[in-house]
Amino acid sequence: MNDNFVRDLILADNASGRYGGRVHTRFPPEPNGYLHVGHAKSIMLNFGLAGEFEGICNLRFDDTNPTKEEAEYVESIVEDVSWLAGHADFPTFYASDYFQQLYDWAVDLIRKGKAYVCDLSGDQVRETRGTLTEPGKNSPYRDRSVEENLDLFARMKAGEFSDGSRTLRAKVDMASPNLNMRDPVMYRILRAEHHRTGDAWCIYPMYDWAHGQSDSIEGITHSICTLEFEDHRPLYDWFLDQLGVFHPQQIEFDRLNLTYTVMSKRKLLQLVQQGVVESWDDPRMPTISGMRRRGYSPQGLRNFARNLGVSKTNGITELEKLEYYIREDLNRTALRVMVVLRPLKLVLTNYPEGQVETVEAVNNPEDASAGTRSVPFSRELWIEQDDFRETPPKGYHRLYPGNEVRLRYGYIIKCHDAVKDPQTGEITEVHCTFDPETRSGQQTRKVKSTIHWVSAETAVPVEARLYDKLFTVENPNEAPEGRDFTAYLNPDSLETVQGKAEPSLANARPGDRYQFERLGYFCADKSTSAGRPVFNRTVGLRDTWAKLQSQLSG
RNA sequence: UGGGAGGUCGUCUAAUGGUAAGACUGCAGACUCUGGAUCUGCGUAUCGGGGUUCGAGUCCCUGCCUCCCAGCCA
Repeated sequence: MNDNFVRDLILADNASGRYGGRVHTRFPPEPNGYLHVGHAKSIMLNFGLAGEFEGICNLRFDDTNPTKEEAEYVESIVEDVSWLAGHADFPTFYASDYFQQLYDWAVDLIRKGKAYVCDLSGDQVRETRGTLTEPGKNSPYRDRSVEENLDLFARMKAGEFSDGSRTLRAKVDMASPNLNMRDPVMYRILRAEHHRTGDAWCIYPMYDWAHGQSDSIEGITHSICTLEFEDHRPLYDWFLDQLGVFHPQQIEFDRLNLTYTVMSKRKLLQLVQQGVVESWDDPRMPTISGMRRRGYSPQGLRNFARNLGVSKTNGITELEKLEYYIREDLNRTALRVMVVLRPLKLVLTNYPEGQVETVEAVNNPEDASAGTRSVPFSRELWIEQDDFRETPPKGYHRLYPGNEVRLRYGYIIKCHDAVKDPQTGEITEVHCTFDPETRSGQQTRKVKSTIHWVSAETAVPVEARLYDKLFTVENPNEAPEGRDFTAYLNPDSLETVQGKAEPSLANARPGDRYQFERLGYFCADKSTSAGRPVFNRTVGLRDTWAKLQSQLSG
């Protein structure tokens, strides 16, 4: 991570000897959904800082609400963190590991007269909490004796009371201008199967009661979290001080927001449940698993996160920045191949029928060690429909009657005519002649354009899924009146095409990343099977021609 | 409205009283057997008003705007 105020604070603590120079962070997700790219920022910050100061970063699951949490999510989170970090070598903990300690501490607070069992219902608690401008009212149960509280709390734990009938509350200040301090609930009665503790407990700690103490137990020095917890910090400090235990420093930073997507687990879950997307790892999702499936590389994601910057300003980062870092990494690493996505038949009328030669193609111009490969060339080829125009627009350098282009790694060809379907007028075939003196590698004349192609006879059929933005507006969270963010869903976020690929693609395995020359970066989907590859478009190449065209058309 | 936190190019972030900098985006050009990559150049910003100071994005006062909080969610 680049310079940021969090590092400055750690530096200051190290200089003052506050934690003895120790730096111990943690990444604390709730296992109630899949991780998204916003979490990637937090992961990079926490793991990055720990690494930089030769400290440790824990993965800790804040699993205090069994009604929303599942083992599936735990597994996905471990996988995503490992993938992003590039290793699985980090200590993993669960807040549920601390349930007994938390319970004991709650008893301690009761003994100190700092917590009480409250018989108010949820509605009553809300009614007596006051408002932003008016103080709350003390619960009528606030002054129960320590003995009664101890007895009641033990019986809560023992399962004597029904769900929701009682809570344990901290005795802080019902008149505090900070609503979090108005006797917050510490425990609720909840009979739900916990993904790790099963039915061992029927009372569960609230996040506010669990989080600070979990950090304390783990010896976390710098507890880095997002802005919305800023006004919970006084409460966390209060708990720690009442308990007299190790006191981490909480530091709040701005969460990542990205244009053209949503970043709350609630909304992402909604998209999954409504079937708007296929799953949590749908390549259109801003989830880490979705991005992985789409073909984003961990290095690209890391570079992005590193360059984000960390502050306390609530902003929205442009998607283009993410795409820049993904392209940057893929440009360095992805093997080039030739694939035609919208095939148009091209016939070289002067090329001998039945003849096949092979041409050498560079695997990665950015990396000589990637070597070369042989690609078959013949009389009948597939080219991109976009690469031929019967009547070329201004500035169009590709194929049109009378024009010459180079076939990548092949010959210079000249277009003579196009064959049309007499019924529809649709162009079905383009006829060209090739110049045998211009084979790739020769010193020959220059042409303005080079196009890619696939030899028809040996072409491998491929499916390509072309993804576009999931939403049509930069910030779908700002929904029109009466509608929610789904009002802005992009109906064209997925287009599937059937293309033709050079033979080497027949061996693509799920997760393999390529650059389809002149088109974009693609990643073999998990549904890829032998001889039948399916590709997800990771991100397109920058397309100055398309930009030019959209400018002309307004 | 009470409390908390923020406002620097279009976007995200630097500048820690001393020439407002970088990245992304945009625009223009060079180069190119990918209209990719690469290279070069250009543009745009300190929320407003006062004050302190030789000097203010930074300190003080004041106004404005934005975000967060009234779950037995996290």
